[in-house]
Amino acid sequence: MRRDVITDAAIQLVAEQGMRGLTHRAVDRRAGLPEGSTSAYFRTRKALVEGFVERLADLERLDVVPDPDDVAGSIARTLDSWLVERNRTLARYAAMLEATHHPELKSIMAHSPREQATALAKMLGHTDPERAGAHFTAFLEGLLFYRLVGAGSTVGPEPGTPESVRDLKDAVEKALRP
Amino acid sequence: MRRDVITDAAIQLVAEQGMRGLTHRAVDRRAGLPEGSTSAYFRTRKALVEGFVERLADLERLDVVPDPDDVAGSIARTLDSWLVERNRTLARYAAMLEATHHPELKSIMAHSPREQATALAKMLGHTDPERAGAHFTAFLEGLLFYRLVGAGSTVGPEPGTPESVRDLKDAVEKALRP
DNA sequence: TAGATTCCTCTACAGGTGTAGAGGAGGAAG
DNA sequence: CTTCCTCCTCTACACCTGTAGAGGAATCTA
Repeated sequence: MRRDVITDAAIQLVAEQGMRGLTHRAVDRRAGLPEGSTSAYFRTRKALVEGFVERLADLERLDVVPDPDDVAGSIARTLDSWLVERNRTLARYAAMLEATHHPELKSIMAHSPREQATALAKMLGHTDPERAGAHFTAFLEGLLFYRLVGAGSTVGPEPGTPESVRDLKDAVEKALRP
Repeated sequence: MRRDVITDAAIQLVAEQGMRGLTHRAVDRRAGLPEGSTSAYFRTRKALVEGFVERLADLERLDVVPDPDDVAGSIARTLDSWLVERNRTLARYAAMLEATHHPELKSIMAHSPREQATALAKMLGHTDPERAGAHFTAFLEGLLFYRLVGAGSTVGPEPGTPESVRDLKDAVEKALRP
């Protein structure tokens, strides 16, 4: 699908160069398409940004169904997969920051797995599920952000390895604990 | 100081419009300076970005000295002040993301209070201070990020209020616990 | 096969952006 | 007062970006 080729290229671009690198022509080049293609599918830049964010949300939706018998483990595996898909996750941070000044983007990103995590935390019987859920999500979000963006990048075990999953699982368990 | 006027305007701009809004002329306008001023002080865009990040680091350095008698409380107050200075913190996230593809920026941002937090955690006698410090920092970073950027913005109590500080303090205490 | 329709490519253009340098105002040094 | 120097403002220009539309190729319909 042409649209997906375009939006996938957009994701790579944003991960590598930031939102500033997201221009119609740059996407054409990155995707190996003739000049003007991106502009034809997404006439305005606003449309391009929205397409990019929609694609991100779609890709993330496919990611995971949590396993009720191994909550911490399945969450850890999801987190690890997000570390592995470094560019996608970086692009997501850029998108979230962008949503700060373009609220339309927020609705596109709602109902992602991250929202599910909050819901999950609520079900685990904390005394104050609202806050516990927020703290839990914050912790996971922070863990990812810290590893990918903070502290001179890539702290901790190599993503995609069993050690990485184990390390993340420990952290998730700690966070789930009341 | 002219340079500070310029870089302060840059920070506002980035917070409000993202890195894409950071152009020489936009800074001139935002700072109410005659066109060309920013370009005179920061000839290239790279220089402008570096100036902006340096200013951020400087401002943050002034922020806090942790109180040894009330570790959680003083950290909570710092976090709260970062929530209050919303634009500065948003600009910081943009800068961190930018540092992902421009490593020179990382060295400018090193030795910020956030690094101190890691060091602090190490001193609190966890069995694995390295990881505990990382988790601690991740949690705080995530808490901030979640409140400011994630989840449709501003969850939790109004920043700057005693309730906000109390809420943060609870979270910090939980995170400090082994 | 002929015509209609969709999809794609190319080209155009007005504005914005990065960067450079000429020149002036005003203070410092002699 | 004259000369020099620093700091600032203005103008210039090549290039990039967003956006539009004309036309052609490919596909579908009858």
